[in-house]
Amino acid sequence: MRRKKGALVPLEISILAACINLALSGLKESHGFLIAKQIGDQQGARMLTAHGTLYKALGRMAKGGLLESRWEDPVIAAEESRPRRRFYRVTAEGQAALRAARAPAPRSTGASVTALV
Amino acid sequence: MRRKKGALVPLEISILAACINLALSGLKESHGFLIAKQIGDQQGARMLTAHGTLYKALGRMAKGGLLESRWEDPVIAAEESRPRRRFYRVTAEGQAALRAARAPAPRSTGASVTALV
DNA sequence: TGACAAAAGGCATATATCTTCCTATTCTTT
DNA sequence: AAAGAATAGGAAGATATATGCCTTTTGTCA
Repeated sequence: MRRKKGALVPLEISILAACINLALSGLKESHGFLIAKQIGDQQGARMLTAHGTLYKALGRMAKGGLLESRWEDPVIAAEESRPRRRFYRVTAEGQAALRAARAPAPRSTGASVTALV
Repeated sequence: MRRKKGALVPLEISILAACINLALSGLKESHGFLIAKQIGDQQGARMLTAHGTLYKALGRMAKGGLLESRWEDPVIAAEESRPRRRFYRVTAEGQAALRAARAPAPRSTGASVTALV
C-alpha cells in the first residue's frame, strides 16, 4: 500500500509503542519475538498469525532509520540454548515518527481530527 | 513400546543407516535436520511429520551410547546466519547394534526367522 | 474519478532443536 | 492368556529469524 513519505502503518505504530513500553519496563533492547508477544498480548492478536509480517516490518523500519538493530552475541544464545536474537532499539527518529503519527496531521484550521490513540 | 534390551526400533535403524551413508559421502558428522532429509528423501517420508520424533530418538540414542554428539561452535552458526546445529557420529556400539539388528536373532535351532532387512 | 503501481499484509515454508501431551504398541509378569 | 507397565510414535507448539509468493490496500498521477 504505497505510503506517504514518513507515514506509519498501524503495525509500525504498534511496534514502536511496544518497544517503548518494554523500554519503560527496563528492557533497553527488545527482540522480535518479545515484541510479537507484547503486541499479541495487548491487542486482539492474530495480527501476526505467521510472524513473517512482523519481521518484515522490523527490517523495513531498521532500514528506514526508525529502529537500530544488532545481533546478540552468539555465545550468550548458545549458553541459553536457544536461537540467536536480534535486538532493536527505537531511534530518535522513530520516536519522532511515532509522535507525528499520533498527533493530528498538521493543519491550519484546527479541525476535528480524531487522535490515533 | 517397552523394548527388549539392545533391540533397535525401525526409526533407530534408519537413523544409523542414514548417518553411515552420510559418513560414506564424506560427512563425518551429521545433524538432525540433515538426517531427517536423508531419511525423508529415501523412504516414503512422513515418518517425521513433526521432527520431534527424530530428535527424541537422537537424544535417546546418544544417551544409550549408539551416537556421540557435540554442539556446533556458536560462532560458526552465527557466521552462517542459522540456528546452531548438533552433530552426531555413530559409535562403534552403534555400528554393532545395527549389525545385530540386521542379522537374524541368534538361535540354537536354525528356524525361519525373517531377516529385518 | 478511475487506473496503475508500489508497498503492506497474510500464508506458507525454511532453518534447527526441543518439550509436552496423547495414543498406540509391545514387553513382561502373573 | 490377560493385564499392567513402559516406551515409541505422532501432533502441536515454543524459541527465533527470514524469505518467497500472492492478495489487498492505498497514494499518486493522468
